[in-house]
Amino acid sequence: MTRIVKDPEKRRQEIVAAAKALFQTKSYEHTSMNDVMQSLGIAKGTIYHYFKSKEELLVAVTESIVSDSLPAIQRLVTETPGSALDKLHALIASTHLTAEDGIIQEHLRQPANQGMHTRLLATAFREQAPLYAELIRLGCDEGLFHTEYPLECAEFILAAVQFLTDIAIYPWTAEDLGRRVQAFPTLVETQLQAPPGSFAFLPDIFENRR
Amino acid sequence: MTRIVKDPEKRRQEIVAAAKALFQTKSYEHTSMNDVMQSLGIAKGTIYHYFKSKEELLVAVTESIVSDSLPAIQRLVTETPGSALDKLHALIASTHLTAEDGIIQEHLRQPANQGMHTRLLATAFREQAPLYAELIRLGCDEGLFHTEYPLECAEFILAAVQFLTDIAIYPWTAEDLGRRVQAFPTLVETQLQAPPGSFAFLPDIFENRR
DNA sequence: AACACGATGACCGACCGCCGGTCAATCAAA
DNA sequence: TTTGATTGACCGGCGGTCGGTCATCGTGTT
Repeated sequence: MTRIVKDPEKRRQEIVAAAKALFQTKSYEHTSMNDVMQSLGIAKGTIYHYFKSKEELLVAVTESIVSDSLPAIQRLVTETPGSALDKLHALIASTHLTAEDGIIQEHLRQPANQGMHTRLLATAFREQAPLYAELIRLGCDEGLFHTEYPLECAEFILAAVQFLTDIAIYPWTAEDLGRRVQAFPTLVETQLQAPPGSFAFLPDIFENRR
Repeated sequence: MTRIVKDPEKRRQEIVAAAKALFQTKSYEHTSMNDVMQSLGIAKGTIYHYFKSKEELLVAVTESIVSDSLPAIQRLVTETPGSALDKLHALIASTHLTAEDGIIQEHLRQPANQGMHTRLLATAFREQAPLYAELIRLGCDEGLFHTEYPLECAEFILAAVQFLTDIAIYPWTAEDLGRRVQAFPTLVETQLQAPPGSFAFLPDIFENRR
């Protein structure tokens, strides 16, 4: 077959892009390296020239998804007017959408996809926690919140909420979810020592995510 | 080969036990159905007669691990004397050991067996959260803690702590871990509205888990 | 009471398609 | 001529299937 040589950087990005599309539509586990290679019209060896395993390709894909969505999130924070709480509200409302590249695939909700999903969450989490921490710090300056550990507090809340509402991690029942979402405002307000009602908007956001 | 027929219930338990041993020593991903079948001296079809997929076998194994360890935990709670806080202390100190069947395998820490690890965590979490909730409720009665949502509060804290300290979920750095563990006492005390210092014992426990 | 006889379903293991991964050969570009 | 990007036939092993075997046992017959 006629051989097409490309700039390695471009080729690498092509592979990541193709794999990303497939992983998001078919899930990581159900996408074979053959699928990736065929969707690009290249040989299997070429992929393995750039990534030494399927798992390494997964890491590259998740990092790509997360880092692509970060600038948009940062812009959102700086451009949303109002108090730290207003910015937090906007950030929370937008997070899930951006974290998964604009589309929440049904496949991502299936337990089959754990490998990619957990990794994606943890990676997104790692990059986004500092943003939340900054807003919490701002809220403390405004006298709205009170905490000695803004970053750890952000991590604490984000981790809990993610773990307890993500049915790709565990098939929680509708009762579990409803019960938790109802408690979240109070729990978060307690953790941040924020005025009662500050986070009353949380249930609405989770309602819209169904 | 000579055919050995056993009570289906016994056979099923044998398979789960064998799979459990292998999953814990070699990890789920690195254990093949051939391994399981050979360790029992039975045919592959027999396993598939009882479990329709490898994943279904995993579910059975995790449920077995968790439900086996539950009675011991419950006994611990009722037998530990003192306040709700004392009981909580004992419970937290013992949790990890029991949850993974007495042995924390190095393999369980490797990202390779996410599938089993996350499922194990979530299953254990589901069964154990009510226990913690009961202690929190008790603490509220004693006037030590204050919360409207004992169960959700327990879930919140457990989920956060688990997610943020488990390096099988994500390869957190030593800095991340140290930073978080240091913040945990204050965060948990805030969440439960407990007196400062109540949970000062937390860092010690995490130190011993290395 | 002893036996013969289906029916049941636990059990077997050869077999399948496919998967992730390898590598010697090839060829475009510098 | 050298370099390294690219190829694709090939491999061992995986999860899973399936036609078939045989131990067990309830039931009807003697």
